[in-house]
Amino acid sequence: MEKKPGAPRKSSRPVGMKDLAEALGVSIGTIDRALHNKPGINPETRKKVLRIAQILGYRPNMAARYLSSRRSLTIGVSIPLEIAYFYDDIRDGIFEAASAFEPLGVRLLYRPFMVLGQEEVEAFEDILREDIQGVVISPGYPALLKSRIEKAVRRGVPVVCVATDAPGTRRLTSISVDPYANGSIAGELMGQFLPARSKVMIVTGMQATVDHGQKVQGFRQNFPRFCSQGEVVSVIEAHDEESEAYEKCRHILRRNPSIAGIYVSTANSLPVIRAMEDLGLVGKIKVISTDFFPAMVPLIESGKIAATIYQRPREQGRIAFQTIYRFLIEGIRPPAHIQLDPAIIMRSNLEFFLVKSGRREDSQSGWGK
Amino acid sequence: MEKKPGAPRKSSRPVGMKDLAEALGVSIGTIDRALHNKPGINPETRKKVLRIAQILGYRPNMAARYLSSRRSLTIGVSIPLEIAYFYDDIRDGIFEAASAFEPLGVRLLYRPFMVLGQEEVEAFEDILREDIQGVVISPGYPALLKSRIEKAVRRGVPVVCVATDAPGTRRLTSISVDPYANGSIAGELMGQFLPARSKVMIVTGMQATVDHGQKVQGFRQNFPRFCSQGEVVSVIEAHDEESEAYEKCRHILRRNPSIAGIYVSTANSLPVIRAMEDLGLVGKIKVISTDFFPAMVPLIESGKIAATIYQRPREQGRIAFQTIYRFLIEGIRPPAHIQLDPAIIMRSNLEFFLVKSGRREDSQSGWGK
DNA sequence: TTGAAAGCGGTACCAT
DNA sequence: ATGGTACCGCTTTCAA
Repeated sequence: MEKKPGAPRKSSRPVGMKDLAEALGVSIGTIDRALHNKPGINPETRKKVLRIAQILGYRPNMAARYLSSRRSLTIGVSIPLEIAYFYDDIRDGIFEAASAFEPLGVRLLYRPFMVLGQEEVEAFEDILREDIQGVVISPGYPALLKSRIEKAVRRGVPVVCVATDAPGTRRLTSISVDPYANGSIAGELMGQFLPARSKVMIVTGMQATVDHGQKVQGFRQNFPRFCSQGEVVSVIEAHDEESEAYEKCRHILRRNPSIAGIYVSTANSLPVIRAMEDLGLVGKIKVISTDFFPAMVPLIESGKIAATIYQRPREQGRIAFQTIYRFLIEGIRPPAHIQLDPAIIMRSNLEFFLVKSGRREDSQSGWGK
Repeated sequence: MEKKPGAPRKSSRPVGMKDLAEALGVSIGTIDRALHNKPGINPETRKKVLRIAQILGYRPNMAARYLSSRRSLTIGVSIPLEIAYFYDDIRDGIFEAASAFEPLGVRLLYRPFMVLGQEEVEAFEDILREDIQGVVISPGYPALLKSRIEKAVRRGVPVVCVATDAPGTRRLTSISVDPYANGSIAGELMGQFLPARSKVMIVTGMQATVDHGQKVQGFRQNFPRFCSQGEVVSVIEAHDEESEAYEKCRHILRRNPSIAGIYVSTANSLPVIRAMEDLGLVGKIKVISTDFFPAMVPLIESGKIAATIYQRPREQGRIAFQTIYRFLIEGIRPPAHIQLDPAIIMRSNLEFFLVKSGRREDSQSGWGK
């Protein structure tokens, strides 16, 4: 299939810098200066260039850029190393999404941190010192990071928050699962599972924590809508401690044998089940929990946990990368928040989440530093 | 490691074809012919080139390859135009996933077809005639396409099936939602929603259809597990006809007032609800349906439909593109089937699926033809 | 402030 | 069977 020489191509070839240059009758060098905020250009000219680029729908050719500049686009990743499975999956999602762009010079700079202590701040500053074009973080203590995030943004380095947010900063966006929706779904399921007039209890971390509070709220709002005259008779704060959850649960369940359902709004479901087992209540109480990790598999299979609300960390990681990449390359500014829908894991769809959580040891090979 | 006086190798630069050429004292053209199995080269020379490439650890620079090879990577897309929402979403998923690679020269060639008649075959042959590197299809009548798919594969054009499959062909993979899982989840939910000894009915299309049969199977297997002594008292085949569904439902529901739940295993849920309304049974029967389209929104909001099992067409499209792309670029061969988990849509997560289904008119701009 | 031109690592094609 | 070279779209440097 040959094209006649000289015949203008009908199908619209992607517009390049050259096209912009021709359209404005200037040189390609000028286009470059305008597009990349380089000094030494008349502001007027720059405006014109940006406008025509917008109009013609210019999109940079990454291959050419990489080839020419030999400078790779590096994105820093600073997420916790603790809470093993959750952040592992986020990392996997980020690395997997990035891997498609590896041949084009996209690099990740992975700087995980231990959640305790100052390490988080250090990791972030460490990353900022490198030659990076963007950062993905999951701030454990947003307050400590606030000024640093602002500094990064001021320097033109976009920051994307994943799983958690850094309110009051100009981070590009945050990717997370709406905690209220999380609680709402749990509430709706519980309401549907239990007969009218059922009594339930909630096990959470600390209601003062925004995330936890929202989940509890969502549950409380929705449970009664689906379980007429249903009632939340107790809310336990376990502060993510196993022993505390166990003791408090045991105590409440003993005093309140009419409880028919428990909503565990954190990943702290194991001690709750243990308390139920010790009191011989398994099978009598529906448990809906949060998050997902291997130890939960037998509990779901056996029905001890009826359902769990999953935050899909892998997906969050994928979207985090995609968002920052698209912003850097195509200038597409995402909405201020990206909320994704939590998944509901039950016995009959458990298998899907098992394979997805498979560890891949080699996921970092050739990456980072 | 010095080779020639006056031509010191810069340290640690990745070896390119030029390096190979210099090392062997041949031209870069020869290197090209050797590396890419092109004709017109002495087998001896080829061997030498391949050996030195191995030794020096030559790795092609993808960016340069994209840039240089005029022909961009084009992927054909041939999916139905009917069943509006479902395939629209698949298309959107494909286009959105592809858009990130547009700057890298990835093109889509979109050739939708009307489901009736020969158009499907024509669309496929049409695509094969073009210069494409891969195809994504959603075969309505796999049998008709079988020989063509084989032909494509023989010619080195990978074929990915999305939503449906083409059994007995060497298509690269198929992306779909396991219908059995689909039914199982519905069964589990229904079992949890209803008290013991409940009676339910199933409305399906044709049990002979593999997809429909599997869903019914999944439901029947799982419902009793979660609803002790629960029973499926009736299975209606409505052949995707509204009127047939309405009449049959009405008839059964009248004769069988004890029915507490209905599982609609196809998108044909509207007439079922209508029958219930006409008989004053709304609120007395739990309905779990399949798929999702705008008309269902008020039904879910009002609780007339308790939950619907959603096949996430957008996600299917995304994965279809990603799979074929990764195969073409990175040579990663996917598993023979990619099953994704169906989503459960209920009232409290309804909002997430509303925004995701938003039509974006411009999704094709600058793409395909 | 702007223009012109030399690469970056391949591919494709013409000449030898 | 081989060598030579004009691009691809962009960055960078040097000249005007």
